[in-house]
This record gives sequence, structure tokens and C-alpha cells, in this order.
Amino acid sequence: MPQLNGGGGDDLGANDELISFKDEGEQEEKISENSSAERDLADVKSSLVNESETNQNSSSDSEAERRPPPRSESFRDKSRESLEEAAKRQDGGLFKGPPYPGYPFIMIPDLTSPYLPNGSLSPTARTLHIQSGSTHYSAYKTIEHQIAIQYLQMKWPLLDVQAGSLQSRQALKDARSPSPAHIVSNKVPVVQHPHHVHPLTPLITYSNEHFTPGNPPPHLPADVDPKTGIPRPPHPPDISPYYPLSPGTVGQIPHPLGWLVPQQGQPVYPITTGGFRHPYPTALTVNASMSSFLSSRFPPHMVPPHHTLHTTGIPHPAIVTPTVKQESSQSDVASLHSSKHQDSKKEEEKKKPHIKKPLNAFMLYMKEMRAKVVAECTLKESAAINQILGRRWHALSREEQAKYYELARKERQLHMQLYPGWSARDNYVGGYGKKKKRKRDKQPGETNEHSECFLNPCLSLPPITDANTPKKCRALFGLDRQTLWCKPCRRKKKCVRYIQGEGSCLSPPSSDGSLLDSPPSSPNMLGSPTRDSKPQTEQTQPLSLTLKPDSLAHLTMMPPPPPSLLLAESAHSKPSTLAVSAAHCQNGALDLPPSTLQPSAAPSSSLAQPSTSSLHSQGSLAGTQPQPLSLVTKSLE
DNA sequence: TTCCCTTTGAAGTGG
DNA sequence: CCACTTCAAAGGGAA
Repeated sequence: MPQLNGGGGDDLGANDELISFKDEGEQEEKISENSSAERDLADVKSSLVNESETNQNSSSDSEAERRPPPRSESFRDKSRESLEEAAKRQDGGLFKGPPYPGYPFIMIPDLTSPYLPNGSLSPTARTLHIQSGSTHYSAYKTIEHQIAIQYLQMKWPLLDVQAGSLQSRQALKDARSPSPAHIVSNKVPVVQHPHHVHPLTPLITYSNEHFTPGNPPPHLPADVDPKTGIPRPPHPPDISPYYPLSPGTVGQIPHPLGWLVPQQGQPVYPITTGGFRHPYPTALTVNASMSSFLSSRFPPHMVPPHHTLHTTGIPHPAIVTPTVKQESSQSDVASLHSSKHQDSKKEEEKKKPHIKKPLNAFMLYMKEMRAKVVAECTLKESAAINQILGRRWHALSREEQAKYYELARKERQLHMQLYPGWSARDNYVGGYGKKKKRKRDKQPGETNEHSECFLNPCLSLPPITDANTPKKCRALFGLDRQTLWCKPCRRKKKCVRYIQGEGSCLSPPSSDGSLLDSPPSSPNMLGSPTRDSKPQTEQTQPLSLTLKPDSLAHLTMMPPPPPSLLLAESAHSKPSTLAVSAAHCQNGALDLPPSTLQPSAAPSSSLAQPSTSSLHSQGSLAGTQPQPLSLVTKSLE
């Protein structure tokens, strides 16, 4: 079984990341900046890698088995320093201010709402976080915590880890697990409630969409702060989302990425007790934190009996019963009974839980940002949302993306360790006859990845267009113009137009002027708006920039879009799907790359401006300069 | 009920 | 090695 290669931990995804960044870099206009940025990124990564490797190396089996004593200060400090540096680089010094008092672990800048739905973080929510954070943080004690801090800091520069760590040490001395209920079987005091949201979840976006500040989910009743009456998050920020707990804390900790957070009262990834073909590697030689994490996240069937994940109610997200999202609609047990007449193969298949692929960087990003986009626009259709997200993704700075790449890398790493024998092939039905999903009829050129046929304020990102990637009718005309679609498209079949003309779809659009054959210069275009102005400052807190409140400020500072971006189509405005949605989009500038936003400006504006007011302002703003922003076009050569 | 759509990225498959 | 395919999430919509 794939073993954790001690030093190879970092190579998980390293390549792809590099490649990815390289690709991004190709879009950059300034090579020097690229190299610089890449260097920075490399530094960040290397520091992470070092951290990771160090963790793995340093955490011997023995150490992992017994609750690992706090790592040596030297290492911790050293690592932290590097991480801090990296964090500084990432945040551009935006959050150099003193940490929030009383909230040692997480600093939630006022403008960080990107992590919250609607981009707003109510004072209440903030309070909640802080309280929860401090409360739980007191329990922070083990090496995992240190690692967590380091990692979190790296991942989320917004987190004031440093201050937190310092305070945490103090806190550790005088504070322990807040309540017996929070204490888990292990030596490590784990403060968490199975149904609570990880305090970090608001920051770690994945669950943000389900986290409603000020409005604690109904399903989170139990753990309430006696003083405030505010429900406590399930588990302390101290626990690294990635390297959570000790072996005894099985299933107690919500996934850092929101994995384990029961969202909307329902576990995202229901688990099953079905057998998993890969027994839990009890002797898995992973670093302490990782081993802890493993046990904490491991599904019941993969951990010792007494560790019942169900007791906690927190399943591992990656494990899904056939019931969920699988063809099989029955639980493992049920499936066993029902499938008696089926061949052993199928039985076996059903028997084992479906372990999902780890999310890649973009998926993580999507999870985080989807709610926001949905909130910003009235769009509900995921396809449209995803298009927006795709653009936003491209508009992200490398630093921003790096965070997600790193998260994804960690995800893969964890996934690999959790499911040593798992392979993407397990879920892959393409080549082996098992047809789970119909093979997509997509043709090579059909992947209109960066298609830009929409004029959507929400899509006001620089076009990542590819003239050579024609779009299907759906993409070209949008849902509201289905009459223009070819029949197959209307039936959600293969686009005839596209097939016939190999991009023939282009013609119709052009007729209405919506078509933009953009110069493949997209890379430049992409880079220019976002990165031209200021590679560094702009990217400081991109996520926060997309907040509605900031949109105005953001817009005002937005440099004029490159001519190429300017669209002719706006005039015609044949609303495509997205375009239509754009109409509903409250904030046309939402998708603007954070590039131009001044770090200092963001926080104040975001806080000061009620989200509601933003609507009007946005509307007026839209009148002022919405078009260029919203337009993604291709210039006809 | 199931699949499609749509995005990017990771990983598997097959030539 | 390269091209292609599948699958991750998401949820509305269509078949």
C-alpha cells in the first residue's frame, strides 16, 4: 500500500502545482514578476514542504503513538517563522495589526468575510468565533496544534496564528477543556461537538456556505456557551483541520475543509459501516499529526470498534455510502441483502463505501466561494455559478491560488494516508466497462473551458477566452434563449451546431454580436487587469475583495479594462444564461479581481457598508461603469 | 430518478 | 509521452 513517503510528502501534487502555477505564469505579462511570484510561492511551498517533511520525519512512530510531546521550540519557532514570513508575503502585510484580543488563534479581519456567506460577518458571528476560538483554544496543547497553527497560518494568512500560538501557550497552562463533554478519550482535550461547526470553518471556506453567523444552525444545539448562549463550534481552532487529533478522538473533529462539518444538518459525506477493502493501517507510519488525523477522521469500519465515528456523527467526507451520490441507493447492509442475486463483484462493490476523490484546488475554491457567488447573484444554477467561479479562479493571484493548491495538496496527502489503498481508479469507470456515468460526448475541442460568450457582471473578469474553443448552444445563447439552441442542445444532447461546424456555434452569436472572437491574447488580458497594477498588493486578500460591501470601492479603483476586454456585446445585450443572471446579479463588479483593491481600503468599507446598501450602490454603480467590467469579449480580427 | 450542465485539477486509461 | 476521459462539488433543470 502506498506508504507515506517520509520525504515525499511534499511531492503530492507538487508537480501539478508547479505546472499549474507555471500555466498561470504564462498568462503573466511580466516575467520578472512571475519569477518573483513563483519564487515566493516556491518559498511558501518549500516552507510547507519542510514543515510537512519535518513533521513526518520528526514524528516517529513512538512519538505518534503516545501523545507526542510538544515539539521543540526550536523547530516550532523556526517553522513558524518561515510560515509567518510566507504569510506576510501573502497578506501583503495587510493584517499586521494586533490580533483580536481574546481570540488567540484566529484573527478575523473585518474584511475577511469572504469566508462567510454573503461576504458579511456580523459582529455576532465574530463574537461567536472569538469566543469559541478562545475557549477551545485553551485546550490546545499537542504538537498537532502547533502544526495546525503553522499550517493554518500558511494556508490562511488571515489567521493570526502567531499571536495565537503565543497566547495559546499561556492559555494552555491555565485552561483545559472547557467542559467534560468536550473531553475526549484521549489525552488531548478535544473541544468539539459533532454537530458543531468548526470555528475555522468560517474561514476555511468549505463550510462557510452553511455557516450562518448569528444564526446558529438548528442542528447545533447542544454545545452552547453558558455565558453567551452562543453555540460553540464543535471543535477548537486549535486542532488543525488537517492534523486534528489524537487517535482517541475518532471522528470528533470536523474536517478542516469543512469535510466533517455537518452542513445544513446533514453530513456531507455520510459514512457507512461497510467494509472497506483497505484496512486501516494501524501501523501507518505517518507523522504524529497525521496519524492523529487519520484516527480522527477514519471511518468506523476502518478504526477499532470502540471508535465509533457515528457516535460523533462526523463522518469522513470522502467516504460515501452507495446511498449517497451513488447508483446504489441502499446502505451497505441493505445493499448486501438486496443484492444477493447479484454477482459477487457487485456485492463487493456495494459493500465498500465510496471513497471520493480528494478535492482539487479549484474544487476547494468552489466550495468556498460558491455561496458567495450565489449570494451576490441570484443565480442558482450551478453551471452558471461554476463559470463565474472559473473566471474568478483565473483572476486569483498566484498567492491566492497557492492557498488552494496547498490545501488541495494537503487534502490529497490526507486522503492518501487515510485510504492508502485507494486509487482514483476505484471511482473510475471509464475504461473498465463499469459504466457509472455516461461518457461525455465532449470532443477534444469542445471543452470550452474558458468560454466567454456571456456578458455577466458577475463574470466581469478578464476573459480567458479561447477563440478556438467554440461553445455549445447553451453556453452561447444561455438558458433564456433556448429557442436558439439546436435541438440536441435543448435536449441536453450533443450540440449539433458545434459538431457540425466545429465551432460553428460561433456564427450565431456573432450575428447578435455576442460573439467575441477574442484574440488568444487572453493570457495577457487575464494578467493585465488583475496583475498588472500590482502583483503584490492586489492579491493580498482577494477573497475578501469579492465581498459585496467592497464592490464599490473595488470598482472605483478598478483600472479601465483593456480594450480587448471591452465588449461590444453589452450594447446588444442578448442576455445569455449568465448574462441574464447578471441582470440579477446584485453586484456587477463582484468578480473583479481583487487586484486593485487597496488593502487598507477593503476592511473599512466592507464593514461599514451593510450588505443591503450595497445593492443600491451597486446598481448605481452599474450604471457608471458596469459594461466594461462585465464584458468578456473577443475582438473580431 | 437520473443525468446534464459547468468549472479546474488530479489521476486513470489507452494508444 | 500524449491525448483523452472520469471524477471530484453543486444544484437547477431536463429527460
